[in-house]
Amino acid sequence: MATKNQASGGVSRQVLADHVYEALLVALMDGRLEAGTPVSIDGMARELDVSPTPVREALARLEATGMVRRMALRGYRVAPLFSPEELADLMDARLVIEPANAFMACKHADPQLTAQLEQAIEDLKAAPRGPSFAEFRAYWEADERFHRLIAESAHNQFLLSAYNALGGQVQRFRFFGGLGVTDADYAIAEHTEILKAFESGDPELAREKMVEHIEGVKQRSQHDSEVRS
Amino acid sequence: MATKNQASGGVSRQVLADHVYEALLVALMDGRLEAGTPVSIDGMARELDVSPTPVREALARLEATGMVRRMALRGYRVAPLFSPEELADLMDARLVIEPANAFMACKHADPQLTAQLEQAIEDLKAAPRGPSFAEFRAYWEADERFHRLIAESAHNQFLLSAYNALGGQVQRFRFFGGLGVTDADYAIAEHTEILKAFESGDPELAREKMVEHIEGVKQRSQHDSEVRS
DNA sequence: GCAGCGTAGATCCTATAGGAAATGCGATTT
DNA sequence: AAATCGCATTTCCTATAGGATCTACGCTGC
Repeated sequence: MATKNQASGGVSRQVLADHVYEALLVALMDGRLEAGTPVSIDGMARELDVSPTPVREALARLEATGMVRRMALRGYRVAPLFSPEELADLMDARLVIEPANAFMACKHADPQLTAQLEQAIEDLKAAPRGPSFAEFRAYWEADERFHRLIAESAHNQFLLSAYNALGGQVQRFRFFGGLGVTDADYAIAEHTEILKAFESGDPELAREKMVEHIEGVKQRSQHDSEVRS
Repeated sequence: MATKNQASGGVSRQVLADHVYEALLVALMDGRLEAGTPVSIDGMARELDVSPTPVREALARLEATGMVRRMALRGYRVAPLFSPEELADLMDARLVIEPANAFMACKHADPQLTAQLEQAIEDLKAAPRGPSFAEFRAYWEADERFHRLIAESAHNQFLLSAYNALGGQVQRFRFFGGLGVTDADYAIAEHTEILKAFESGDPELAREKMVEHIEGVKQRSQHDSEVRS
């Protein structure tokens, strides 16, 4: 058969558990798996037409991201949505990590990085902002890309791990669901300020602008929480 | 062989994957699993006298901690030991997260917390400091407990996740292997300074003392790296 | 002697089977 | 009527089997 095994090189054969992991992630972000609902191993295996073994492995990995919770002998369930207080805590944690990322990344800034950051801002401007999943997915992707670029450019694998551990990007994505993007104009302006700091090569300014940005996000998310409730 | 398990009590019904996880963790910290060596799923299953399924699940969880790395279709292998540069990066990341933890935890400080911190320092003083695993395990446990208490007392689940994501405690433990504890006196003094800041209820001072402590750890670990090589 | 090939073994990955516990539901009892 | 008990179904968990791929090693041929 040789269906698609490394014919083009680099595309190593995929493991079923990876597919299951991706499918679960999309289902979570899409809202098909609502917060609190149990995720049956056998049931998910039937639904995806695979055996329970890969599902079990995918869920074990997902648990580390905080998207699902596991209770021994009682299975997995989708983690509950954040309360406004937890959302504030998330922003406080981002306020600890991301300004440090910006400071360090700015010290390594080069034209390629600033170009990529600028591209992310442009994509942010161009993205639609509707309330449905398909609409704000592009917006979310550009926003996430901006912050991740900075986190990766700090060149510190541990800070990157810490950034990933927040899982804030995905959770925030879930939060958007049914609400849509409400702070695009502010976010674009603040991202641009951060980019300018990078272009001027001023790490302290980059840190400062990142603080201002996340504090803005925190305030606006609190406001959105009130609107939602 | 089907009759050897759960002969004890039967009250503590645990999942096999949890036992496998613990066994792997101990083996890693103990040095029985050296850096770089492959961890065969089937082989580990034979060694622990279980089926490969729980081993697979335990390894999927371990992968998230960074202790093992996975390559699709090629199995798991023990993550390499840190280079001095990576160790410095780890300390830089701790310098970002742990002072913030100390600041926030100090704002919630109560007599119970300070008592527990003091106990951790006392245990640190009492622990043996030899080069073998069994000897410095108690030292490591008391040190880890001190920092974890502060991380948990910050009352921010995301900062706690970030702290856990560093995996620094376990990795540092591995680093001690064959070297022993060399900086106990400094660490005890610095921990005491942090405790005093907590007792005086001065969050800014707590942050400052934590910075001094981790900078001290960073410098001394760099020195140890040179000795080791 | 050295390169190429083929077989055997090991390993990973997935599927299937079956035991044990938990959940749901209906009948019985107080 | 409410609570409790028992049974059936679901679900989790572990073991086992088998296919596919990679590695090791010996053999043949030049």
